[in-house]
Amino acid sequence: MDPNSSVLSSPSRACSRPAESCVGGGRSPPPREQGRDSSFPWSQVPSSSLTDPDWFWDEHIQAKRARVETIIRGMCLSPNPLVPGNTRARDSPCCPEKTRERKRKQSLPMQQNPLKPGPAGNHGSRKGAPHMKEQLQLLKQQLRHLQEHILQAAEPRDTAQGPGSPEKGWGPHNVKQRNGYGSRPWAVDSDHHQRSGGDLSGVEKYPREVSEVEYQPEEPMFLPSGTRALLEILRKELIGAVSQAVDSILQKEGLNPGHLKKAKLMFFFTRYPSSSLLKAYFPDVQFNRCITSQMIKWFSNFREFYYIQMEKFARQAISDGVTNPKMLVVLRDSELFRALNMHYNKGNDFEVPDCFLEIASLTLQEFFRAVSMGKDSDPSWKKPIYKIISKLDSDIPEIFKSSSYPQELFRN
DNA sequence: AGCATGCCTG
DNA sequence: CAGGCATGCT
Repeated sequence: MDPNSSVLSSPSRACSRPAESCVGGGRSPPPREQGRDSSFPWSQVPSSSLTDPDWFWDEHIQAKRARVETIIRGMCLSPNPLVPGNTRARDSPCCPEKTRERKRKQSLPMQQNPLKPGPAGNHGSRKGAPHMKEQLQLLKQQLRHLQEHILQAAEPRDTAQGPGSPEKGWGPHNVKQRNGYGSRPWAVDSDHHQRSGGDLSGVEKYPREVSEVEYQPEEPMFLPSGTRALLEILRKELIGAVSQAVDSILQKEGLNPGHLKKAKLMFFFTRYPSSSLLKAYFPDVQFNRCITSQMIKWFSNFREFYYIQMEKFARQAISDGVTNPKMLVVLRDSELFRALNMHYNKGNDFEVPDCFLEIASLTLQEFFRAVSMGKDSDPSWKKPIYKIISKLDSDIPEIFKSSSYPQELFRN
């Protein structure tokens, strides 16, 4: 086993991808001599990623959904659309994502000013929060209409409808009264509708689950098949409307998983993006201090993972007996690459640019050299490396400026 | 005081 | 990945 002859590289022509994708502000890395072949035989470090990007999706959606649910619930329970319960959605100009129960101290005092445009003449004119309000109003109206329709269908004769109007009649309280333990054939269904509108947790984007799991119960329906069909249709429409509205609301608002995905891919080109660069590449994002900070934070997290991997593999190489840093080159089939690709390009639906492999190789070598020389005894021994790497950002392909980039990526 | 960085935690 | 906090510059 000759560790020093175990790598291969073609650095000098690394940035040969899309026209100007890898050049840019940073100068190209110093050329290195050609090696043999094969990847690092020493890189057998378990690449089990410590982070699972999937959880983020759920967490993210869950939080937002919970918030919307609260809003919807408030609408259903109160005749007044502007009940206090709704304020939450409107009053959170900044970082509303923290809908989790465990509210922390909220160090940043940016909760007060809605959004004072940053110093730079950024973003165009987009409206964020206002849309949410409109969406909710619309949603409420749709719900009311559908509810009325369903009511009519459910009780063709019982036009009396009791003391209240159909609108009020659909309050949870009234519904419960009417259900009366299956005293009426449509009781079950009625209750179902009520819950659909009032509790999105079971509806949201998965109406199928609802119909399968909740709609089966002992269904002593003696209604004419036509009526039943109509009820079913209306029910689905209602669910669909709610789902749509919720989606449109969730769309809105701040950074979504799509943005995160895009940011990760951008990391292949830039490790230290400036806020202005981010603004240029995320035209569909309404930047404010919070959003900007969040995105900056993302890249900070990306770097953290990146450098941790680099250090880990550099040490691994050292312990494996590698002596010449030039032998350390990150190739597409190396363990290190797999780890990085898994983190930034999970679905592997993006072709990692060669320039990234260049930077990665260089970073790996720097870590190797520093550790080899015992520099790591210095608490801030990584700083010099960071400085070097920070100057090697490449230009990001223009396509990334498309606000819909992440989406169209999945197609191609 | 106010905002940016970086580390390190959960 | 987001929170929290210590820190450093303005």
